Amino acid sequence: MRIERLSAKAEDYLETILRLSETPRGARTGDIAAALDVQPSTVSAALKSLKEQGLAEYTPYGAVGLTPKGRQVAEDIAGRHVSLRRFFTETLGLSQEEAELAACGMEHDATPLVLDRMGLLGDFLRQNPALLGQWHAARATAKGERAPGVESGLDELPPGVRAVVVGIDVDSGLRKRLVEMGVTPGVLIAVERVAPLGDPIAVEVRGYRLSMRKAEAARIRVKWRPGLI
Amino acid sequence: MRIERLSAKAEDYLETILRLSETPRGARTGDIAAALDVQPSTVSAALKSLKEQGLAEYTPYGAVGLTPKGRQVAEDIAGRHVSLRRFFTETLGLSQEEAELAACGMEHDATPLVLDRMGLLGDFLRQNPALLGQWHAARATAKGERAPGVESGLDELPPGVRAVVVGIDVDSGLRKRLVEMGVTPGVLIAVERVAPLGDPIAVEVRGYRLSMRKAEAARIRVKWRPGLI
DNA sequence: TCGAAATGTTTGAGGACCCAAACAATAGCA
DNA sequence: TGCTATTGTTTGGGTCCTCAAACATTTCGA
Ligand SMILES: [Mn+2]
Ligand SMILES: [Mn+2]
Ligand SMILES: [Mn+2]
Ligand SMILES: [Mn+2]
Repeated sequence: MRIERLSAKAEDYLETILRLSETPRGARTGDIAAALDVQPSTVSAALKSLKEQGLAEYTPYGAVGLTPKGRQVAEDIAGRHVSLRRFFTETLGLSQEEAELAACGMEHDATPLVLDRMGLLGDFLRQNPALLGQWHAARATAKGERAPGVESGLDELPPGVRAVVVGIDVDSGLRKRLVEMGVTPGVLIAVERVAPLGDPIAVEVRGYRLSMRKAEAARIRVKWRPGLI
Repeated sequence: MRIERLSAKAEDYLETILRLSETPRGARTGDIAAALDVQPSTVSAALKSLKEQGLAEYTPYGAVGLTPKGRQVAEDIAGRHVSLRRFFTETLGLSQEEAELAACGMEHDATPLVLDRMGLLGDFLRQNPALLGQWHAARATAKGERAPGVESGLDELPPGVRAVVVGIDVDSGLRKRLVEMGVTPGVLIAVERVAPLGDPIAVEVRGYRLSMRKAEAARIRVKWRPGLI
């Protein structure tokens, strides 16, 4: 039984409830409405429907939660969402915003095998840093977006690709702080990973790992070094 | 104007009408219904709606066609569909059936940039046959699907990956015909491309190009040769 | 040519979403 | 402890998509 697939909308409601119910505020009708860009009255109706299907439990005016069955579906969708977003950002080199949008739309139709292979392809490329750099350089030049070796902000450097620091576009205390952390012109630098919302960014310099805001990373000019370790 | 995006269903109707209207039969209500797995009455309603939106033109009981505007949308969707399917089959190595299904579901939410980068990534891998072979070997072994160098049917060999013919599983006239075409044990063989429906398959042997049915290709046992030209 | 068979449309109805407006409950403040 | 602002629900109404059944048209064989 339960061969019936849930609608994309129902899946989005469950995914949102799961995410919000993990916050101290819990999942409130108004917050769900804001997250999904619908009116609170629409959420009320959706909650009633999810409750009837045995996916959500809540008492009117009270807290919203998921049943074990609902949680299972929600976690599956959330997993698809992050798999796709990771592929779009880390492998395809898209922005967090674009990746987020496309992932939340495509997550409902991506089959397990598709997600699996995307993950494997990302692993395959990352496993060889030189290769990863070649790929990102190739795709960056393909559409005239950015010539290889040309400068960009550190915030635009894809995770795993190495670059050389060219300069720091700021003359405030930030510059001093960065220099103290070893971010000086000529040094090799790489982005390790970017938080889901694009902030903060984990950076590696001189064997050290440091965390910085996206806005700060944007002030660090770098030159891509595809092919380097 | 027309910032309004069409619904996924409307896009599917347009895509189907475009495809069918290119056949000698033309786009008939019943054929559209069969293609989209809905009742003819549902198609009638959909056609009326598309007509009101200036996307389709038809006279009751007559032929269905697309307006220039409708054709534009339909061609866009059809393009997304083939881009995704191509990525799923040629780059991710999925079956035609799986790719078709996932592509037609995800095409409605894939952004232009996502499609673009997927295409570039496929080009990047194909441009270096050794690399393509490494990737397909890696993903084939990753899930214990198939060990590298182990035999499979030619029908399961991803396009662009080279292999060596090990034997032919048949003792009919087919064997003779294949041998005449140069398909003998020990020879290098590769799949050039697979038709959208999985049949026929274009194969390259000894510098010649030949076409065979998927069922025939399945009888040819090959051993993958990742890394070869 | 002239029915039947095949094909297509209309009608009536229901489910899934969505909203605005009216209504109800809760939370927070005096 | 009230009283009000905030939050949540209900109600009534739409759109989109779907189907079954009744009806209309076209096609095709006798
Ligand atoms: Mn979603
Ligand atoms: Mn999502
Ligand atoms: Mn589709
Ligand atoms: Mn499609």
